[in-house]
Amino acid sequence: MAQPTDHSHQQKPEHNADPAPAGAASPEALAKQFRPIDHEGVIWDRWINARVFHADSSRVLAGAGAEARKPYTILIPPPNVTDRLHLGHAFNNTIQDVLTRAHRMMGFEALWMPGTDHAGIATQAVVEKRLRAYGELKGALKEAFTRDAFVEKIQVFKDEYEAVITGQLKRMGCSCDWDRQRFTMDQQCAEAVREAFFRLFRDGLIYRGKRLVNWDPVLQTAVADDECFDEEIDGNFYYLRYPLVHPHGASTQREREAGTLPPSDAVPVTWSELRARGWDAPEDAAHADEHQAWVTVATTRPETYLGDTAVAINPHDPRAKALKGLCVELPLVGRVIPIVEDSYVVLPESLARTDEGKADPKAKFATGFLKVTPAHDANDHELYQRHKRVMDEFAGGNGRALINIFAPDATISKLHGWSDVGGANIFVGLSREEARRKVVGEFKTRTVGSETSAAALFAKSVPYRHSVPRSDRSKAVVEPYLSDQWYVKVTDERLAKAANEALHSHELNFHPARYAKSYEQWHDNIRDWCISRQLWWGHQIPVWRSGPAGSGDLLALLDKLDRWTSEGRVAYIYDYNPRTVANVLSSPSPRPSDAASFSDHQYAEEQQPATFFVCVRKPRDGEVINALHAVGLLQDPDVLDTWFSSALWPLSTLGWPHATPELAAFNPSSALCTAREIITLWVSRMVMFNRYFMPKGGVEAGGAMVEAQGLGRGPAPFKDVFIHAVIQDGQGQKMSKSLGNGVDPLDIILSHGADAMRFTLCHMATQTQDVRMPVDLVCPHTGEVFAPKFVTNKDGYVVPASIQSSPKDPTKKMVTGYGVASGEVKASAEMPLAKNTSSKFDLGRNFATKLWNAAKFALMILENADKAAGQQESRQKQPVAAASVTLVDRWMLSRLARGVADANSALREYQFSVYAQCVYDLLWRDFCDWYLEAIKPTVEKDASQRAVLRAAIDTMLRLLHPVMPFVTEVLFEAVSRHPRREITGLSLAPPRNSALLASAGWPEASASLIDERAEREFEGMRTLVTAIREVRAQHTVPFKRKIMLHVPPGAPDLGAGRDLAMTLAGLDAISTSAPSGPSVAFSVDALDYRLSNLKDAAEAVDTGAERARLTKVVADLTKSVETLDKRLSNPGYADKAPPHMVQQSKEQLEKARRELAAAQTELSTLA
RNA sequence: GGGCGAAUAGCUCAACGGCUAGAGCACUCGCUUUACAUGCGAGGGGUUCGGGGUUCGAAUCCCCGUUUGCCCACCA
Repeated sequence: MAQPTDHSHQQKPEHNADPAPAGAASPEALAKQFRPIDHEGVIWDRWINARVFHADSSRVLAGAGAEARKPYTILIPPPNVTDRLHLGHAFNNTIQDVLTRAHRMMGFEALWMPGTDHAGIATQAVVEKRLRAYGELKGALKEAFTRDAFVEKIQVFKDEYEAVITGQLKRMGCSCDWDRQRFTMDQQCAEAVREAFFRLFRDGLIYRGKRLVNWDPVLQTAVADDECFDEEIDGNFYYLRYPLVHPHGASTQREREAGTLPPSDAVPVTWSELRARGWDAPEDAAHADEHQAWVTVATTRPETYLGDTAVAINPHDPRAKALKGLCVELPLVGRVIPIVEDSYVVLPESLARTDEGKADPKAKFATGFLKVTPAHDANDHELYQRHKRVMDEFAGGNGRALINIFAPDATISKLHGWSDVGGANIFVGLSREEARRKVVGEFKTRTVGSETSAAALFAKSVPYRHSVPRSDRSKAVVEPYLSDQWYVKVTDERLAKAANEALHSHELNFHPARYAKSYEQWHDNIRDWCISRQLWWGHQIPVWRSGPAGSGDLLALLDKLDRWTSEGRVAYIYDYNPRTVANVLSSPSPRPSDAASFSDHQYAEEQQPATFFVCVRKPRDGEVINALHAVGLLQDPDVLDTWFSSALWPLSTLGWPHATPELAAFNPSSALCTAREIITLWVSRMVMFNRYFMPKGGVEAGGAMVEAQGLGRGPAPFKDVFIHAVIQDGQGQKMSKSLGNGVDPLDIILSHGADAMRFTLCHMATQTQDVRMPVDLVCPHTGEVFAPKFVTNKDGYVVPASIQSSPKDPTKKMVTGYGVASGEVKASAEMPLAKNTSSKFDLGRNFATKLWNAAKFALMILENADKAAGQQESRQKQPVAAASVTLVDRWMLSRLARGVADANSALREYQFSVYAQCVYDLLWRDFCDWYLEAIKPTVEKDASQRAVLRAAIDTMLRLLHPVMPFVTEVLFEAVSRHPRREITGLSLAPPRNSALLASAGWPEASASLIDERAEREFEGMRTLVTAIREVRAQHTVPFKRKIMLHVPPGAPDLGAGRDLAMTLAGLDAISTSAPSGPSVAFSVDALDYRLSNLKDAAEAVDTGAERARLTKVVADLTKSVETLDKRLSNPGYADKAPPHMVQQSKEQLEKARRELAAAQTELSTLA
């Protein structure tokens, strides 16, 4: 039931940021301070207006033309429309945007496909809860609303949240191709879902089967596992005795079927008989020979005995042999059920064969006999699958051993599949709890065997604490409930095996690689995928099936169905017996081609209404649908599991089943970025479907229907799967609504800016599984950020206390997100809600500010020079060669070249924190701390240096753009106004679109720019400068005071580093003569340098400070001499370590010894 | 129960068998220094969870244990 949604998003300014103050982003001057909010909206609109995020399939399909590009595609993991995006989404989407923007700049035709997911059960639950909260819904949903009316309510909600989510992504700067935004239930996706279902159904890969679901008896619907929570309760283990009888034999089967078999018909097994069969249980030794024997089962749910259809015993149980061929008779019901052997049954502690077996907690209370209630317990149901033949035979036919004893409201009922009620009528109509008490009561008063026997059916009960699953929504205890469901046969090798093959052939790669293991193991142990849900919000299953009142000329219908089948309009299956249909469908399904003969054969024999399942390919095939309705066939009311449409995401978003240009150009995609929890739910299924529905080698654009061979040999939907870390709070707990520890990305964007948030998140994206982000509070009274006071709540979580005090004024109070979420407090005017934030984002904010200021300074330099030079400089077109520039420029170019290489390899390997760290160090440590400081005295006069400066800032803006798109775009515009001179070896391609950095070329730096000699010389200068600064700090020499450096004879020539050292260390002279006045010595590379003029003549040099400094130097050097000496004196080291290591260590030791001696000499001269 | 991680400075994290174990925040000292105090310079702070092993050499590899997180399965 697809709800057509209009997604023709207009390319119009749509950023919702406050309008920028006049002049804030004016082209003339950059504001003194970087205020993100002044620019984000403006820049966003510029991108959108230029359609710079739009990916054009024609450029991919163009082949080798000038405009031809390789595709780079990322499909967004569509966020659920249940709620606003949280920080985890911000993290996930930042990573995708970094990849998309980087590849767009690298010249790929980059498509980031956006969209949202309808999230079936989650959304329906949220809306239902909302309606209840607003009083619009009371009692059962299905009574209060029609399907259409409720879906309409959800639709309104979905529109609201889809808009919120889309807005959040845009505020973050996500460069999705917003023209192509999809929703998993829009018309295009619905068509893909319909076609995919049809093909799987036609190919025998969808079938109908029985399965236990979590049934919520209050809301009367199935609920998903993740919609349940466990609650520990104090319950009891009840030990019940089941009398042993002989089987009735075949003659009783008909009577049983008719429900007329009297309990007295069973033939008891006596203790003497049992002993004769080899029963040797000490505890039963005292029972009188003539009395009826029994076995004892242990259960927490005695009332379910009404649905028992077997008792199981472990084949290794020594008692099993004596019981072969015997049965038990259920008290009151009179049902005779088989004893089956299954190793699932835990042996009691006394019989356990191994220590492991004895240690099994179940062994403590096990009796060795397990009552099997296949319709009301998942394990029992599995056990039933293994013993289906014998259990069904005893129960009277195929599927009969599945006895459902509950009505949908979980009262005991004989109307939902239970017919052999016998003497158990007294329980009918009772609730589960009432029935439990009454069953126990009856078992206490009744006895095994004859009236004279003393053995009560009830043996004992012992207290037992265990957990029961409850429904999140109604809090009712969930009942395992048997129902008919649709399955995808993913166990078929065309699906699961094909998914693993994609991994083995390296067509699909996980990053980090360890996640491939979870993926592989999942497929190795996969079970068929239940795709039906008893909901209203979702794609309704396109199968029409016989209702209870099926009628009409079925043979005529069959003729029509066969014709429509051959026309590809329907696929159908049917069976004459509703009870067995599940088996017919799950065993090799009759293909459409066999259907006719099958019908001739089966239909003629039994005059019962046939059960049809007709899958209709096109939703508007009126002829077919009307014909089906005419004979009483109705569309299945269930909807598909949300993941069915998600699994088609790489196909549906690109236009499958039509061979669109988009599908041809962008499938398979390049990378999928997601968290590990949905490797199985989503990644696996996308791979299976893409391989199944896409032809080998992809499609040719042309608009025809895509036909695959149906063998699962198509391409995987993506080449790389990047599994990123999960963000937790400061306590290592998951961020969740109920803990109130979530952080809204929009709050961070407001307080720190989108760039700062993105940078910080990227910086956190390490290769580990989890990253912690301590959550702070913003005081609503003062705006201060502070760490809250924590408490441990009843569930053991460490949470902020519900009420917090303002840090500076403790009389002012506020409530926390946790307080509100837990219902402990409500926000009020006196106690407003404190927003969550994290001081971790300061990192990104500071970095953005640094970039802003550095660029502003560089621009000021360039502007001044432009003004002074007039037109002349702009005409200088000849490239600048690295060889012709100064040391610091060569060093900077070398650093840039390395920075580009490092960023490239980090991005290639999905190491986002390495990338962030790399650009951070390049800008802050290299460019700001050293380059800018070094060129201050010279840049005004040196045109080549200005060319390097401009190229450096340009390069860094490009490298930073993927992670900080807004601020770099603003600065790029300003930088672009200055004429650029080519630097040989550094390629900075101009923007392809509207002068926007987002479309500019990724920097390409030739390896020739890497200048090891310049790096070495610069490093030598830097070491000297750092040593001088240390002395200055120790002696508290004012920054502005110029001091004199005395270099010893034999010191290396500073060369080009001489002027740099003077600038950076605050020297006014470098002398080769010894100081005449007071001076301080320090050593670099074991050479004694001295500094003079540290103080005015009147002040004495502080020998205390000097002594302290030297003492530490001596200590450090002593330690390193010891370490190196120890290493070298180890005979194995010289023999086995690589020679260059040994040589290096020797040199280090030599140097350390010389320096130590020098420092010691200095220290002694002080005394 | 099965699988996958983590444990390194007060906090959040790097270091992928070999530099004296490094960053950011916090802390200490100094600095309004004409890009930036959201800053600049300098500094203190480490038994790399514990115990074994492999190796010339271990934070790194292996084994055992402790603590902790996640995913899957299960809970008569």
